Amino acid sequence: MDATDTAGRERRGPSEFRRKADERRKGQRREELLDAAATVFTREGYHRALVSDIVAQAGAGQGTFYRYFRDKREVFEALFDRFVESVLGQFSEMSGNPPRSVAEYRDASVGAIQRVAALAERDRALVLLIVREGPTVDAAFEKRLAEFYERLAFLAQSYLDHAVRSGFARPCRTAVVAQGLVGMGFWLAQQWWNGRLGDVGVERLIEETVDFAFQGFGAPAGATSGGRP
Amino acid sequence: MDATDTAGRERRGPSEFRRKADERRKGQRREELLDAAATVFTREGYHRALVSDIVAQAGAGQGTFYRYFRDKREVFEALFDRFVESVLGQFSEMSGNPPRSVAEYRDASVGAIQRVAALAERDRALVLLIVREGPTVDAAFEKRLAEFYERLAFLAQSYLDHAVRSGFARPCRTAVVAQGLVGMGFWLAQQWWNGRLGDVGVERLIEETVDFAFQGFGAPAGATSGGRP
Amino acid sequence: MDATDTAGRERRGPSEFRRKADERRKGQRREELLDAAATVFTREGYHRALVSDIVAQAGAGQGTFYRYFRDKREVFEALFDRFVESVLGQFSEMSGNPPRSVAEYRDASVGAIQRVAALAERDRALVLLIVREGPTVDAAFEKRLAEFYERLAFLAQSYLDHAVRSGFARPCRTAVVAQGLVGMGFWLAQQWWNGRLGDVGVERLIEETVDFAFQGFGAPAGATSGGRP
Amino acid sequence: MDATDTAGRERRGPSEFRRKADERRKGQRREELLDAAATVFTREGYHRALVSDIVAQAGAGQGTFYRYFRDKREVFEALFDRFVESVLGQFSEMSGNPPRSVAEYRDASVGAIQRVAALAERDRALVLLIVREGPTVDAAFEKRLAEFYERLAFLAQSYLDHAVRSGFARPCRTAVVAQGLVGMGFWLAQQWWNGRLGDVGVERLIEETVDFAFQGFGAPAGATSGGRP
DNA sequence: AATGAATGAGAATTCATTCAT
DNA sequence: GATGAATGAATTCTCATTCAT
Repeated sequence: MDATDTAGRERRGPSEFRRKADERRKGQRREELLDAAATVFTREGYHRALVSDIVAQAGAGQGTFYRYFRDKREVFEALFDRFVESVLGQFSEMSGNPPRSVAEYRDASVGAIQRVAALAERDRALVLLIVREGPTVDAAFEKRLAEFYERLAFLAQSYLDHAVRSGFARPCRTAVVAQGLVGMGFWLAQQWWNGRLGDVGVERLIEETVDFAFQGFGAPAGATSGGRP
Repeated sequence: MDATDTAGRERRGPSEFRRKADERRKGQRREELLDAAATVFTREGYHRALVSDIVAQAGAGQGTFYRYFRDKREVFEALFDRFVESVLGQFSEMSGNPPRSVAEYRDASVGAIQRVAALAERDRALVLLIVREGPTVDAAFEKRLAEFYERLAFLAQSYLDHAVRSGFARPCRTAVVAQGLVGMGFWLAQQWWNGRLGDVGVERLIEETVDFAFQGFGAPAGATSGGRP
Repeated sequence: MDATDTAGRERRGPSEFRRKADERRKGQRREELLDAAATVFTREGYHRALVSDIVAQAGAGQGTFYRYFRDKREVFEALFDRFVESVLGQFSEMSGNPPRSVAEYRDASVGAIQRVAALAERDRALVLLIVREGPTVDAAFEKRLAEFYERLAFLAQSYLDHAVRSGFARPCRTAVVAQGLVGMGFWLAQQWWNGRLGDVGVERLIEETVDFAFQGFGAPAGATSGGRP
Repeated sequence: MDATDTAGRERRGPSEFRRKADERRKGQRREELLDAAATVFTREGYHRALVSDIVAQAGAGQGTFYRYFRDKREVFEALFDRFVESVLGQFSEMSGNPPRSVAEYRDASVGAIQRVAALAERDRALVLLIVREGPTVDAAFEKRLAEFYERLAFLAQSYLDHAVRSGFARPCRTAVVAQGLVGMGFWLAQQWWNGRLGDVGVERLIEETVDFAFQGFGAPAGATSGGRP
């Protein structure tokens, strides 16, 4: 009789303990490489980044990279996946009571944007990386990215549609406006992070943006000829 | 004039006529290569594009490329320069009489944006190329690109500041709003060109955008709750 | 005997029973790996075969391979050794009474070849493998292979020499003819196995070959022209 | 007016002279690389040979190799093509008057084989290379090689069939015998080249082989039973 | 000036082998 | 003993750039 615990096919292998430990370590390695990749991509840009840079950054051997990823493109995608998951996870948590007046609506919006901003701030480098380099990785990735943007735009649009239905917002092509808001958001985030918006604080930036989104820059209340009669 | 080295004795060299012709041809060659580069960059993306692709597209020899450009990066920059020149040239032509009422202001804005849109449409591929690939070329180019955006934002800001001073627009951080408008513009242009805004026509798209910029999506003047009175 | 280090005091180590079992298992593992190697070599060819293919096929770990073999080359050699041993073992069993007439001689030859053919058939894949890949493994192995062929040729030559001495065969350079026979044998076996000899049965193939070896394709006895009398 | 000789598309290019010179040099380069490849393959064997060995042997740059061949496999194939062409070319030249007696037939055979042998001798290294390494290159190449062998066997078979019809040879499965002859031929050539046939001269080797092919090693004239009376 | 063959530095990738568990 | 993660040496292949014609 043999030491094997399952009769029949004699297949000696690592102990259960060993397997678990390996798995844990394996997942860790992968994370290390992902982090290293993020660092290098951020520093060098996707296209200039070399696999050798990534492994050097991770303190791993060249071959190790290929145990976990097919190529550079795959790490980038994995980074993106990790990011998308975290973003959409956050969004699903947001819900709260639906606002009951324009004022409540505005406050809810500011709150939501503040939370998104905090989230983005945490992954600032990653966001910049994905927004800047993502569209140039390749056609397939560009498509995935577009889909992600579309999901964001769709969330915004739902929010707007609700507001219109409730009479908090004027009827408009919410699909277009939602896309515009998403674009404006990414753009301002980039400009702000790159210090090109002067010395506005985030708080102020957000307020300003929400005000603009609600009122446009149109004439102040009581101007010569304002909205529709 | 410099065609003769010392007065009297004709300097050995191409005739004035020949020199001009050469220059013309040289300029032509350069343009051919630039056009070819634009085509290839658009098709392959900046990073995947090869010098050999460009010369093949231009029907030129490999070595010829290096007579006109130091490297791929330089062609991209030349393309960008050609574009910026044309864009800013257009803008300087726009001026006209300053608007005298909110209505005039709105109409002037729509008109201006339509002209910009037409301009962008003409160079659609180039715009997409520069916006998408530009930020990844290298740090120096990213800076040049940011400067260009800043010039656009500055134009918009001046326009806004004027409106605020004239009482046509509510006081706000015009620097922020202007950047937001530029970002929204580029974003919507890209989305529209990539067919991701449904089937809105340009006209409608512009109207919708200007309305949003002027009024935001907020409830019509006087609304605290509920739809239109 | 060496199981105890110093008489009296039992040496720490596996019991006699355990040691035997281990040895058996160890031998088994080795055989498993050899079989796996044969499979993989046959499927992929020696040079394309990877150590990782072999262990995967054997259901063993990567490191396990190196407990039993120095490298891929060594497995191939072990496979060859196993094969040679089995072949030459078979030959030593063949002997029987020396033939006493040309007819007996022919029959004996057919019988011998049939037995060799059966043997080869059993290890068809291995024979094909060794004949095809063997010469390309490396110079040292090529030499070993040549020695093996030479042993076969020597056996054939002895057989021929005997026949010549007995007056059953015409005097000739038996060394050359023997080599020719061996070569023809391997060639025909390969062609037949690869289905390139039409639909001849083995029996027929062997008869045909022996006939050719005995008579050549020359005209039948007494013929100066024309078919059989 | 321009110096270009064809109106319309302005496509300056190298002069006719230049183009010719380039082409000549280009063909030369290719030959150099082919020769270098043959040398290296012969020295190292196909699988151990590196592209870097080949270019070193040719005194060319690494990249140059890839101007002319996709990879190592392609050079080997080109080498094979060059060889096959030359071999089959030689065969088509052989024809002469059909033999009218067994004796003439034998002489014609010896002559033919001598010519083949001379041809093989000239490309000895290449023949050894192709026969030894060819089958291990990959499945597709193995197929091409088999087709080549089959063409040779077919030539031999035609020759035999003719002999049988003329009554110079006994009826037999000529397809099998022809394959056997081809196999024997390649085998003996290899053994002889590798000095494993003792000190027989080529002449003698060929005579011996033809004798064997015509008469087999069957009993000498006047033997007890069987052979010629 | 134009050309395209030649070049080699540089990057990706593979896989035999080691070694901690 | 067995395992498989880790490693990096070794190779292939690409492509920007040069340069003789």
